[in-house]
Amino acid sequence: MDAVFGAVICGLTAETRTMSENIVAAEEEKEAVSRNFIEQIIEKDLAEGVYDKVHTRFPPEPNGYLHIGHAKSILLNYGLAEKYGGQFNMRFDDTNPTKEKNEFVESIKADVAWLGADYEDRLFFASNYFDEMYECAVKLIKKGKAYVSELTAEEMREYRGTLTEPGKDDPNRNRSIEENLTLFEEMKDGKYADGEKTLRAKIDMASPNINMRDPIIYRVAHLSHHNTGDKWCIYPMYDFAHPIEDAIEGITHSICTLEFEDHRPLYNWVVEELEYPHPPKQIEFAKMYLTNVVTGKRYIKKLVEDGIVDGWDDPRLVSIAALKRRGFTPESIRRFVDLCGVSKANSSAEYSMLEYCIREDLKMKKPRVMAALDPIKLVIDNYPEGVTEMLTVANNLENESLGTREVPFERELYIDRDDFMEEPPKKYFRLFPGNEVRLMHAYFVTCTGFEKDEDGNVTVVHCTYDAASKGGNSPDGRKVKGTIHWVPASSAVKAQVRLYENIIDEEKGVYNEDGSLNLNPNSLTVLKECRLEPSIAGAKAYDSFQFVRQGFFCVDAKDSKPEALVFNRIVSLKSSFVLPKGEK
RNA sequence: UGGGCUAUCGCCAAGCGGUAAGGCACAGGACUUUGACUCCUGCACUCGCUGGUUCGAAUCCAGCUAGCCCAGCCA
Repeated sequence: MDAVFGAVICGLTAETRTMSENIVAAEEEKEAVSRNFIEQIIEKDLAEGVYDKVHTRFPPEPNGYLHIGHAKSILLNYGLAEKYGGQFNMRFDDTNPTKEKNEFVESIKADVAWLGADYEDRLFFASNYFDEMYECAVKLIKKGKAYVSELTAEEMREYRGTLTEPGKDDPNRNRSIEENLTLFEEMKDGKYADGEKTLRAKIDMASPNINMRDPIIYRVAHLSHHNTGDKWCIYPMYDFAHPIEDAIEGITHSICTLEFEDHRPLYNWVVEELEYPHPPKQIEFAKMYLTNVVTGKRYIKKLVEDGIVDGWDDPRLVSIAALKRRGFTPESIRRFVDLCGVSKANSSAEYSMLEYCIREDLKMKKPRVMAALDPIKLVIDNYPEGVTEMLTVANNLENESLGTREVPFERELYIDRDDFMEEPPKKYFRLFPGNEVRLMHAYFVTCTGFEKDEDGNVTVVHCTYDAASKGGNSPDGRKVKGTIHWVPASSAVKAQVRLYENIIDEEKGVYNEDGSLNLNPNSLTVLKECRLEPSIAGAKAYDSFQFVRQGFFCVDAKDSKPEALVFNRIVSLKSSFVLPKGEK
C-alpha cells in the first residue's frame, strides 16, 4: 500500500492522528485484519476520489419485526459508517401502504437502538419524499423516458415476455409527452381506480434482464398511508423510489442483499436519468442465515396461533425481540455478525457460533451463582441443627471487580439431582455412597446414604462434613475430584426456570416434506421447583447470571414477578461430561 | 433452452500469480473450588470438475458441473 492511500484511509478513521501515525496505523491494521469486499470497494472509492465520505443507511419496510438476519444489515451499514468516519441513516422504505404499520416502525426503531446502531437525528421516511419523487417522475416523462400504460396486470405479464423470450412493446409506449403528463397528473388526482393505469419507465422490452423491460415505477392505490394518510393515491415502486431516496440523503454506498443484483442496472438507470451529481452506488452482499432457525412470517404467525410459542418474542425465536428476551446482549450479536463476515456466497451459520458469542460476552460480566434446578435434599448429619454460617464467596472468580456476596450454609441443603447417583458409572466423580466431594465454596462432604420414596426416586441424600475443610480445602492436602453446587434449604428462593432447545428438530432440518415445520417436541422444558441461592431474590427483568456448572440464565421480562421469579436459559455451559449410554 | 451471481476444512471466511490466515465446531492433553474458563496440540499436499497459459495457478484463460436469484401494479 502506498503512503498516500494509507493516509487517506486513516484520516477518516481517526482525525486526531498525525499523518505519519495514520500511515503506520493503517499498515498495522492491514496486517491484523483483512477487509471484506465492501470495505475494499469503499477504500478504493475513497482513494480514487469517487466519494470523499461514506454514508450508509438501513432501509427496512415497516412490515414486520426484525430478526437476526436484519441485524447483520444494520450492523454492517452502521459499522461501515463508523469505521470510515461517515454517517449512518435510519430510513423506513414505506412506499407500499398495504403492508406497513406504525407498530412496526416503532418496534424496528427499538430494535435498532438496542443493537446500538446510532443514527443520531437522521431518521427518515421514504414517504416524506413523495413530492420529490412525483417531480422526478414528471421529469422522466418530459424526457420521454416514462409513459402511462393502460395494460391490466394480466396483460402486463403477457407483454413482459418470459425468461427466454423478449417482451412486446406496450401499445401506449409512444404516447405523446403532453398526454403522458396529463394522464399522470390525473392518476395523482384520483381519476383512476387501482390497477387502471401505471407509469412505466421506457427502457427496453427486449432486455435479457426482465427488470429493464419497461418496469412500472408508479401505481395507483387508493389506500391510507401510515405516514402520509390520504394525501396520495399513487405510490412509487421500490425500483424507482429507492435510488431517489439514497440520492436525496447523500448515500454513497447503498448496501442491499443479493436478490437485488439484477435491479442494479435499473438503479443506475434511475440515478443517471435523474442526473444526480454524486450518484450512490449499490452493493449487494449475501444475507446471513442461521441453520435450523425459523424466520418466515407465515410460519411464526402459525406458531403463535397454534400456541406453540407465546409471541414474536418467544425466547426460542430469533427475532431481535426474542433474542433480547432470551438474554442475548447487543454485544453478543455484534460479535456474532462480526465473526460471520461479509461475502457474496450464500451461507448459513451454525447456532453454535451464536452460543459461543453470548458465552464469551457474559462469562466475565455476570455473577456466578448457585441454583438447584431439579433439587433433592442433602442432609449433613454431623452438622449442628439450627446453625447458619454466612459464607463470603466471590461473585466471579475471574473478575474480582464483581465483588463478593454472602451465602448461608446450614445442615440441610438442596443439590441437583444429577449430582448424586446411587450406582455411578465409571468416571462419575460427583456424589455417590462413600464418595467425598466439595460443596462449592463450603466444605468437603462424604456421602453416607440416601432415602427413596415408594417409586424408587431418591428424596434425600445423607452425608457428613469435614469441619476442617471450610472454604473448600482440606488442611491435610486431601483432594477431591468433584465440586458440586448447593443451595441452603431454609432460605433458598423458589423459581421457575425454562430450558430451551432449538424449536426445530435439527436431525431432520427445518421443513417436513409437506412444507410444515419440523418441530422439536422438547424445545421447552419448564422447571417449576427450582431453588436458587437467596442472593438472587431481587433479580429484575433482563438481569442475567451464570448458574454455576449449568449455564447462563436471564430473568424473563414478560412473566417474571418479584415474588415468583422466572428465568430463561440463554445458553448452557459447554460440557465434555457425558453419562455412558444406558445411564440416567 | 435468457440474464445475473456464487463455489476454498463439518460451518463461516481470508486469499487478488510465488507455493492454503483466522474463527466456530470437533478430538486429545495440561490446569482447575464450575466435567466451565484458560493454556497447549491436532484438524484442507489442497482450493467444484477438466483442460490450457506460466519456471510457478486457489488466484489468469477456456470448457464443463452444481447451487442461488429474476417473469409482483412487493420490498
